[in-house]
Amino acid sequence: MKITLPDKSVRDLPDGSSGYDVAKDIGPGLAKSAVAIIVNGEKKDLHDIIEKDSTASIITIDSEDGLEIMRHTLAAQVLAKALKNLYPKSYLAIGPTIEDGFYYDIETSQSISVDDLEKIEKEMNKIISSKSSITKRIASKKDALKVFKSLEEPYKQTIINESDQKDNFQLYYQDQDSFVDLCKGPHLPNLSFIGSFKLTKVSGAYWKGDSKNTMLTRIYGTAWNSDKDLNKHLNSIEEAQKRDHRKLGKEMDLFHFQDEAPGMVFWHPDGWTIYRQLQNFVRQKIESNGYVEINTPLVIDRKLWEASGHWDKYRENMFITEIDEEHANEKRVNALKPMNCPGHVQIYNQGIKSYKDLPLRFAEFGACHRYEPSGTMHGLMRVRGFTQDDGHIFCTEDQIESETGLFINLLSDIYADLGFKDFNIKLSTRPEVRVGSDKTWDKAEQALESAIKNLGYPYKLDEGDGAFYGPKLDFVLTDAIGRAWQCGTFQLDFNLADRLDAEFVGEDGKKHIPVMIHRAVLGSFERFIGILIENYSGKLPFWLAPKQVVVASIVSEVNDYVMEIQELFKNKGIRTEVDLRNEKISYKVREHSSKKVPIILAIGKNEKANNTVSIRRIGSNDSKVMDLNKAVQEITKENTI
RNA sequence: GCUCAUAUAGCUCAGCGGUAGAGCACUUGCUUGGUAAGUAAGAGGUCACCGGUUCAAGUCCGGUUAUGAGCUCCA
Repeated sequence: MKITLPDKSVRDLPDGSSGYDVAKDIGPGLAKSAVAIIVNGEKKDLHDIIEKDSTASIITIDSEDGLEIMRHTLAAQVLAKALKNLYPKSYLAIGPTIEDGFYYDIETSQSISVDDLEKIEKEMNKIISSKSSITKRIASKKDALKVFKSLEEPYKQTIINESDQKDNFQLYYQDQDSFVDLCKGPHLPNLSFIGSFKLTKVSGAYWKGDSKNTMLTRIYGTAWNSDKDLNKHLNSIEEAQKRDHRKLGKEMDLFHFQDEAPGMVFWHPDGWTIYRQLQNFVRQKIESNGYVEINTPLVIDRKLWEASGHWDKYRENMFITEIDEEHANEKRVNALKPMNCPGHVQIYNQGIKSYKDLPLRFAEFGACHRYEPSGTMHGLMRVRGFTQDDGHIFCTEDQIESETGLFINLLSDIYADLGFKDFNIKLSTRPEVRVGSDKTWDKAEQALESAIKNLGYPYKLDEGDGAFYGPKLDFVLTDAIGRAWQCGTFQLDFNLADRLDAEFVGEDGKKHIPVMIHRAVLGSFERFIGILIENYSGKLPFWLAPKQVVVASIVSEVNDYVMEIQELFKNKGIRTEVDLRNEKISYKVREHSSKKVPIILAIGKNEKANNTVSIRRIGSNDSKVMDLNKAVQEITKENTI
């Protein structure tokens, strides 16, 4: 039998050889660290017999694939067994690997909490210390069903029953033990390959991810080849928690939430300063990109929402208001706008539009309210009241491609200025709940896809994820610690203009329906500010920082000089505060540093005598003495985007 | 919306049947101190809300609301 290795070398082995034999043939070191094998592109257990001439490569424990297999074995063989040992009356569901770790879902009548994790870890370590070999046997459907029937594992039986494979069910065993798991494999050849792990959390999860099904208990863990790697991972989680915008928002006194208005932000002075800076920045960008800013009502009669289709397709997300009958002559049902589009069409509809008016680009910092389910809210990232940097472009079909290009330019320009260099594009097509005919959707999807294709941007297709009125492009940016955030959106709509009677007079003198493009760059200010805070760990770029400079006195006799300095900076438009309190300079430095003020000027007798300032920047532990006027000049220069 | 957990002083948290605690912050003294916490004293709480058990409830039980972690949504 001939085995071709990745380096194209060919080895001749006796028929009936396994992956382990191949590894041993290459070298004893490899045989020692081998955990599985890839045969003709398929991952197999190390001791599976290779049936014919094949290409193969050995998976070692220290490779990516090896780590993945180790996590898988840890979940399916160790965690599952530990759970069955501790909770014999539970039923096993599934236990896959995920990024950095694994989880196992079980159904249990006893509730399992984080306090139980230590106990489970102990049981897992006991199982691992046996260093048992893992063996498998191939069973027919009937045979496999029999095994899991006798073990009283209903979920495993369901998996087997719903499987379209006939007989190739793999049952994994550990030495003489009675534990069996159904698994597609591969697994480690034995438990001595298990590295360092930690169970991290417990939560509920639906069987097969469907909220109509039973809620199972899901136990999460993370696993690595060494203690060092495990600790590195645990540290990076801690680091991410340190930049949680909810924590920083409190520490920096930017905003708060309270029970009476769940999902609605109370912006404090410093938080609102960031908001206004960001808004002015976007305003300037869109104005120079041919948009005109408008503003439309928050509360609008249901009739308009019926006409737009929102009442039908979006009602469960809408806040409805009703006038108190006793005080009103007529009863009217209104909705708080969840989107700005119908309002924009109303402004478009005032007066007759010509093809010469197109493309017409309306922009609005539109405050929207959506009734999000209670479990989905998350700080500033997912709220019920938010303001979009919204815009609607009314144009002809011929203009779609150029508008797509202009928008992507605007978006990448804004992202770059805010410190985000990378973004990905996703093309989403018709969802199940939608308005408009399939023919219209065909046209819209084709138009958007050909626009993005012709412009040459790479994109990924996401079928069925479009808005109810049209297909869209979504823009996903990557932050400083590699997380992805979907922010910008560009949605092509061939329906709404028609529904709300928007028209224009074409060159032919006849009436036509314009194409409407819904678009946003940041998405919402609330969410985007949350992203900015986390991206920068609260240390915002100078132009965005709510307090830019704090001038702190070291002794009270320099107070007049401190006030003078503040005046100079304020005159240059720098947001500057003084700290004249009777406290030590180290106390003041600590306090303003923890509030992430970019620049602290410490002022003592020397500075006053020489007309200088001592500059300390956030993130740096030294200070630099500089001539006052030069400092004003230099820092003013930094106050640009 | 679902599962589990949590809710005590402005903040972070301890207390878990028997007159409400700590650190920081706050106020007032003293201290004018050179780059991440000077010092002493004082003030501050219907223990989320509603109901139940008990001689007695932050403490045990039920419900409501909110928050957190997931799930499901959303985009």
